Amino acid sequence: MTELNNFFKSAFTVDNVIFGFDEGDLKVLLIKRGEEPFKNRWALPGYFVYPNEDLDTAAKRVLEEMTGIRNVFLEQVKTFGAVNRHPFGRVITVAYFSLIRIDNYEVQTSSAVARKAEWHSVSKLKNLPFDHQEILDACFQRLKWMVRYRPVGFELLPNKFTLTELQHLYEAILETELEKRNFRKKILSMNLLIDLDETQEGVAHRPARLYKFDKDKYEQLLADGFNFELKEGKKKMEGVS
Amino acid sequence: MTELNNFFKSAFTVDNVIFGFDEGDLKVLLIKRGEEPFKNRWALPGYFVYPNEDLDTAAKRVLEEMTGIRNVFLEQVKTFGAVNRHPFGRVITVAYFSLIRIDNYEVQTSSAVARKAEWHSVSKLKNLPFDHQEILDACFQRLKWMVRYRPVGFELLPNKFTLTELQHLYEAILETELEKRNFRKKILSMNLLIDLDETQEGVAHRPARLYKFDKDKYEQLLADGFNFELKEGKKKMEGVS
DNA sequence: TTTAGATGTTGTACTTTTTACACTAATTAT
DNA sequence: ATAATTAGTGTAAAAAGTACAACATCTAAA
Repeated sequence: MTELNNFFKSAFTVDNVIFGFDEGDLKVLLIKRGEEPFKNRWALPGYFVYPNEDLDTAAKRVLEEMTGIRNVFLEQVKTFGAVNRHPFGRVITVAYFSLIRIDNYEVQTSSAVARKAEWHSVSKLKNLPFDHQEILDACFQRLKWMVRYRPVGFELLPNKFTLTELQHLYEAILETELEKRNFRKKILSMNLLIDLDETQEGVAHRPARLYKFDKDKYEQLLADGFNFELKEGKKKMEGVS
Repeated sequence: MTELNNFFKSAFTVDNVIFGFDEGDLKVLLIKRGEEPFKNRWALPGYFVYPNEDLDTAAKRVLEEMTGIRNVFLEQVKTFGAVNRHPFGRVITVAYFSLIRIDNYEVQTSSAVARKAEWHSVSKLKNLPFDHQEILDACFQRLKWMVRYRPVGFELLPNKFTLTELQHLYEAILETELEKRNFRKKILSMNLLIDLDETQEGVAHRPARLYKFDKDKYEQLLADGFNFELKEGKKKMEGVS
């Protein structure tokens, strides 16, 4: 270990980008920092990795300590290591991301490092501290990519949802509009939705049917190597000589 | 910085997975280690990141120092940080990968940390030191994915190549067989190949036409957000009730 | 109670892409 | 000359993607 000690005065952290969806808007969970640097600023929930802790474990622990959220699947996205990204020294950070149903979790925090935790609209953020804006953007890109190749959208919706809600979610993530009939055809043809035979209540128009996601079937298809893909929005070959 | 120093005795490294293609076989560039741990074992070319060096810069520098290869585009893939992955202490490593044309580079090394550098068949490796096998596998998965969505195969072939060579490359990466006529139709329909109006020489059969990759057009299409995709091999919906 | 307003739901024809499949062409070695 | 070997190509059927508009169901307001 002597060699290593000579080499470095450094540290590593994890940062979590947790996406949620609410009021037709894509949100991300931020904490109000309780420590320097950037004390009292809204930032991604992230902290140091313990010496005897794997990265994935650290990400989960930090998320729980800072926001109260536990039992979510976190996926590693990218590592950020610009020399001056942390004002106190050389700190590289491994970014993780996850999708959760906002309603299913109660966000709470009472730690010294995170004074509050709150959902913020992704589209309204643009000056997060450190390189957190860049990290958020990278995770958003990942989400955008992922939603086209896997039916991950369901992770963000309540257990029961309407097709229109699902479409709005896709539109928010892909930042594009989708054609209603084709979207529904495509989604339903995956056979991953269970029609609950219930309808919305309390809306001032024809109530929509409610569906839930067939997670069991999805996992079985995944295990079989099935390929999910959403095609709409793909550019055409026209104009390429 | 005091806080950071208290937190950690740790280090980070970069590891490079450089793929090449030769004799119908997918290869990876390994070095023979000149230092403990795992002295004299074949391993991925990787080393410590300097305190004042960005991760991407470190990856490039390490690759050049250990193998003589410079001027390649390295892409970050994943970070590996299992607590005991390095026998000397806590060391996390950021894995990078790249594709190169073996013929275009002369591999050489004369450093103390890397005694030799050589190409090895990916399929024959299975006990690399550290967690390098896992890193290699992750990069191979990335390549497999990437080849379906971008015409990256050309990066691995000589400047002039035949359609059959290209097909064999795709088959090696995807670990599957492709149907000749459909493959050619698909590839040619991308309009990214320039027919050189030359043919192979010195083969004991009908010589194949030679093509080169139209890099300019590719980069222009990329800039326009064009979507490249190789479809064959996708599973069918059959059997999904 | 009628109607306006809002959103939900569905079908079809057309185009494009994918797939499956087998024969002829060009060259060298014997 | 011919055998051996790989190169090169066309087409029809199936599947998927796209574009498009009318009717259905509910509430709220007149």
